[in-house]
Amino acid sequence: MTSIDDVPGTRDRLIAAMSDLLQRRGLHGIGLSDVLAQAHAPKGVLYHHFPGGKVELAVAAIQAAVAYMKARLDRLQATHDDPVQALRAWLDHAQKQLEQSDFERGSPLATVALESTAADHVLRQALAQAFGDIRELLTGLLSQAGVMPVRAAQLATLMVGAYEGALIQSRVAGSAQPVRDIADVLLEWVRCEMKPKTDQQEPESTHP
Amino acid sequence: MTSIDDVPGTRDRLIAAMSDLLQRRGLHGIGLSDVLAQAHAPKGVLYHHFPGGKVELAVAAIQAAVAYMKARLDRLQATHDDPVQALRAWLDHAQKQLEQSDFERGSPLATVALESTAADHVLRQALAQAFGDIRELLTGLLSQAGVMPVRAAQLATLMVGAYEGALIQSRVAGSAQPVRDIADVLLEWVRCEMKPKTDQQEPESTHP
DNA sequence: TTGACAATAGACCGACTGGTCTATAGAATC
DNA sequence: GATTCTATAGACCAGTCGGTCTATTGTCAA
Repeated sequence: MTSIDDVPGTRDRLIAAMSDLLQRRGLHGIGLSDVLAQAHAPKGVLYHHFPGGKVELAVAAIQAAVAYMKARLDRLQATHDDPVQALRAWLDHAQKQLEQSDFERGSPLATVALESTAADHVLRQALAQAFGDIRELLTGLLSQAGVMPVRAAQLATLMVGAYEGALIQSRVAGSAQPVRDIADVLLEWVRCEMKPKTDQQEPESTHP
Repeated sequence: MTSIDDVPGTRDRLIAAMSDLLQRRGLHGIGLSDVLAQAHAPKGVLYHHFPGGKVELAVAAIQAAVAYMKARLDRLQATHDDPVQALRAWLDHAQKQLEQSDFERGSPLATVALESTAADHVLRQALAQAFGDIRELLTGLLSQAGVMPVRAAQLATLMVGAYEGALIQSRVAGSAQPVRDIADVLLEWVRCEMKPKTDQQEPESTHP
């Protein structure tokens, strides 16, 4: 996904390049030349597929990231009976990806969110939708696990926030420790939240 | 603090301007011209006080932010008997500042952290130190409250992460709801962590 | 007054930015 | 083959970037 031209169509290559670079350096930190070089595409083709230029491409990358995350969460939810273990698998994957990229690739959402101004309506709208979608996914997973809806929404917000905050700390520390610590505490607590409601869970196992 | 030239010396004005702009738009999102205009200073004076240019000024702003936060946390710790209430006051203040700036001012650390590359040694070093300092402060507060040291360190990491993640979500949502939700859940849980160790707490009151 | 030095002031520069524009290549339809 | 439309290709532009450089001013010591 990160590598050279896997030749899946120019448009998709542009989105993939933008997505990768957004995670590493943010929207203002990269030039169109960086994106074009990484996608092996000339400038004209960018404005052909994305008349809105840099911002429109960034929005596409954000939406692609959400779609990817949704697909992965759905798959995990189908694979694991215990929702907490599904969450654990999700966080483990994030940690692995972070380590594989030498702690340079995190979330493409957080960086753009912090760079954006109130004047950047399009970006803000896309980001609001993206964060809302992810929270909704997690809320569904949690309430399906027996957490009360209102509470589930609160926990989902916390999970998203803690996740982003963990990536930030791991990135500057150059260590997976923060992500590990946060995941451990968070999942432990989430399991507590579920206990009172339902007791029909797997034979209880902490992470490997 | 945010306002016009309060004339506390050019150097401090530059730091204040950089600090404000880092929170709003990040390091790459602002030009030196923005900083200089906001500080009412010509370009020469910047390179006189900060020969390292933009980056050195950013580092100074980061360090100033940490010092400010440390001073505030110390004060809160002295004011409140119940450490959880001190944390509550801390988070309430953050929420208030966020609302007062129309959700545009968050943390100057997170943005720069996400924009920085492994090649930006100076920035990374300053950020690692900054996050480490803040975690240390919170760890101290928590262990003083009776939480076991190792556990306190984990919780501190989670608090910092959740705090940053809350600011991100509130910013794009244009609402204080995420910050409120996260603060509520977090403090509730932290109080749980303390209960088993010590029982000598104030007559238990949730936030106003 | 003179000299030394910190601070202020802004003109200036090459490099690079996002974006536009024209030219060409490829594919599909008639 | 002619025509049309999508896709590719990159030259080009005005504007901005961070940074350097040369004055000029203010201040204290001699």
